[in-house]
Amino acid sequence: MTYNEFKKLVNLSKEEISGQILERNRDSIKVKKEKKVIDNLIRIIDATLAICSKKSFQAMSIRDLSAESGLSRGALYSYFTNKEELLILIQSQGREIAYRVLTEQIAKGNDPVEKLRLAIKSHIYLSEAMRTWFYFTYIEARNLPKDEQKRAIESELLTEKIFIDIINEGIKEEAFRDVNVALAAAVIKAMLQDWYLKRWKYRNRKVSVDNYADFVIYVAESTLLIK
Amino acid sequence: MTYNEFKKLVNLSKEEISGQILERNRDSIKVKKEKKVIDNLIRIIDATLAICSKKSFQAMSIRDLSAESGLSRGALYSYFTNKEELLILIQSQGREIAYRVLTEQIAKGNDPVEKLRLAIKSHIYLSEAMRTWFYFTYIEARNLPKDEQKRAIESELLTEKIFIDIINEGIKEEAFRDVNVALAAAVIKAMLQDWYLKRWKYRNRKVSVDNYADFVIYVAESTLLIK
DNA sequence: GTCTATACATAGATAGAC
DNA sequence: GTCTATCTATGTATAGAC
Repeated sequence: MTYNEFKKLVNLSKEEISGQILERNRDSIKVKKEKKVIDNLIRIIDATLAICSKKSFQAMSIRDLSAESGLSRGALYSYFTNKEELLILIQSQGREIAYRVLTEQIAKGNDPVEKLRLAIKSHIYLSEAMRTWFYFTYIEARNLPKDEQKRAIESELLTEKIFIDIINEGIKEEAFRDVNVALAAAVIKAMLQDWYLKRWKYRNRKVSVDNYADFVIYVAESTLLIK
Repeated sequence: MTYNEFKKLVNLSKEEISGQILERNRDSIKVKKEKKVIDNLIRIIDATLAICSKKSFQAMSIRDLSAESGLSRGALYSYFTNKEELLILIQSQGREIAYRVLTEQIAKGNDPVEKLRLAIKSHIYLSEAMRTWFYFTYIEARNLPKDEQKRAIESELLTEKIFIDIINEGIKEEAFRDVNVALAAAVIKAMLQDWYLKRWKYRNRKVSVDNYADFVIYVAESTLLIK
């Protein structure tokens, strides 16, 4: 699988994502016309992610968001009750999509070696397709209220659990060496996250997403596969 | 080398660091008595790092800092001209110490294999000894003004260059495989950074700093060493 | 549904007393 | 050198017109 194949496979239209957000937040969204809500949610989220790729969510004022999204300050408050809720809305939706797509993709693997490759590739490809979401989710997690922070941590551990399970399976089937499983999963995750945290670096060096994914697979297999 | 040996070897007293900051910022520090400055700088920086391990620098108000440090709001402004300058002061000093200690330690290695181990260990041990500094420097880098951001990026690339040089040397001496050097250095760096970015995770799992360093060395050597 | 105007809160920075 | 009091700017959120 290459990045281009992945993109065709996984349909991540903005309308669909926006529709899911509407489903989950009917209470706090005051506007009634579905078409309008979906349209404006897209504009609001796009604007937020664009601004927050340059400065922090805290530093983004409602005035900034109004200017970038084209909606007035007053109108914005028809789509969320306060600024913190907007943060939570984007974060929780991002986490949900990520987990769903990842598990769907990995289910296609037949053995641990294949599953490991699929897991690495899907994660990197997904973070490429939704790089502003991933960056935002990672970098702004600490500014969430306590209970939402808990959910973010659970989500991080859940993704890691996917790798832990694959590696355990590989050891059981004697395809992988008997390494410290939790540590192996943790450092693989660290390498995956670097792709969207340091995009500027890889872009400057002209490293493609396929290059990067292949290299992470090379490192993981060098560490895990029995020689 | 273990973490305990490293700590004895590298003396990182707060007074010394604070003294260096005074040297570099004589202009903006209005207080004249050296002893007072050094004492209060320590309190200010400790307070900042403590607050910013829980919330962002932006979210920390001067009032917060006043309460935590024990100095009044007015007094604080005798040690920096504005809030942004405080951010720059802490960041630049953190980067300087890190680079100095790292290069000093690595110079002790005699061959690429030994140097690679030394580089990995010193980096992880240093980030353990100064974990609040490292975390702060990483997480708040994006909130720096443009020109200071440039310096932060240069510093990141400089640390990575250390690894690139070691790996190149290893390949030349036919101790290492002929891998993509920049990518290898980048993913090693990613693993090193995970130690201070996800401390909560490793603490919960009771992974010691020595465990972690050994595992990263294991991954790096599995990827690089000729079998 | 969306806008403009505005109330209200909070934060950074300074002046002047001690 | 440090404090308290205060000025001013900026930002969130709402009310009421359109």
